[in-house]
Amino acid sequence: MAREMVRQGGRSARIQEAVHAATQALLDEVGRSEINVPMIAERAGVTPSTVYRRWGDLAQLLADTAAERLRPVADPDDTGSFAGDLRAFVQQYAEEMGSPVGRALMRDVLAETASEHAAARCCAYTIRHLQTLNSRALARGEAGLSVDEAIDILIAPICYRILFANGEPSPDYVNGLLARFAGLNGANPLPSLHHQA
Amino acid sequence: MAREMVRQGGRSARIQEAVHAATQALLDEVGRSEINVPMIAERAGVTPSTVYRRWGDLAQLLADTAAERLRPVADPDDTGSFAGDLRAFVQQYAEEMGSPVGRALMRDVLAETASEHAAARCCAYTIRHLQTLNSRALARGEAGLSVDEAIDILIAPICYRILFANGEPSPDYVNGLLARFAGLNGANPLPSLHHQA
DNA sequence: GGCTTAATGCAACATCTTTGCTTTAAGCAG
DNA sequence: CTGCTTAAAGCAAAGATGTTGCATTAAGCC
Repeated sequence: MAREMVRQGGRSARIQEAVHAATQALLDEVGRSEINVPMIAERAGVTPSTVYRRWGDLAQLLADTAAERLRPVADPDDTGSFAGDLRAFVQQYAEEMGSPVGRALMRDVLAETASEHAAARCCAYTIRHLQTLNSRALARGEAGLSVDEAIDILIAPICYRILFANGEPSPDYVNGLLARFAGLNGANPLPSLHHQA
Repeated sequence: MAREMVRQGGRSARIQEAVHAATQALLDEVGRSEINVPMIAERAGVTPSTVYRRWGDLAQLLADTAAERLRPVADPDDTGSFAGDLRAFVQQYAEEMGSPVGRALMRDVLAETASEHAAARCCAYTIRHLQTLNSRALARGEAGLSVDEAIDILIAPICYRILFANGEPSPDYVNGLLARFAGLNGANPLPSLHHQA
């Protein structure tokens, strides 16, 4: 059986991967609301008790899987200019997160009541991307951005609309946010905000 | 038994109220993670099947109860000036929502996967308050605000920090948001954004 | 007062969750 | 390479939760 160990790390890692894969497959096939732990366990070829012991309950497994799925596979596109990079990234973010699938993932991530690691992971992905855009801009000799400001002005409103108003943000709306962000950085710079006490 | 009918509307309304009360009481007493439907049903003096039939599952009952609890009991404080009103309202919002209790309520509201009415209700409460501040400002001859802009610049970042960074926004942070909002409205007004396509 | 209808109670059943114990497999020392 | 140690998984029974058909109750309406 050693051949099947595509990934080093032993049985434990294999099972984690199998359970993640089974969860994602079932999410696609039967839909979020029809899923339960025994179903996932059977699909993954493990006993339910294993899932319960490692993840606690369905909510945490879904949060873990959703966070995994939201992990970016690549750096944001390089369009040649900071303005272009930022626009492309934010538009894509709004599209992905605003789609029904993205919304469901976001909700699953936020539903984890126990540790809240999943939400922090997703936030970290966004921060990393914004930092990449910033480094790229600086390397080009452009002005760059404040990550905190970008989150407040661009990312947070998008997420709020998706979660509370429950709709996909329109491209016009996102363009408006980008215009506001550009206006702030161009004409009326403020000192960076501290978001932790 | 008619004396106990504090509220007209029949048995159905009585039971809804009893279940809501039982849920809130148990949330306070034993904590969010220890609660389940049979426990709430017993406390409310109904059978579990009634709860399942009316609310579907625990998540929806918690979302409904949380939205109910987040319903404001009064209009925002009148401090005499628009700037004061807005500051007081936003600071209080950040405090209430950022507290452990507020965070839990917010998560419960967002966890509802079925109808998403609860999140929309909460959003509507905020909008109504902002509209009240606006009317008040206009009545005083002050400039007032755009509700959409206030949500994007003030409310959304606060919610994002609470949900994803998982911490209570500091007063300094909120002051920074207010300064940004004032700067936008004073020096560099933008056309109101459309948030629905 | 009697009828109609929607909602609840009851109880049996199905399913999910937990837990003690056994078994497996990975890591490590000799 | 073999045997020991330990963490994790399997198994199975017990416990709790979720579901459903049918009887009963209560509210609204002639």
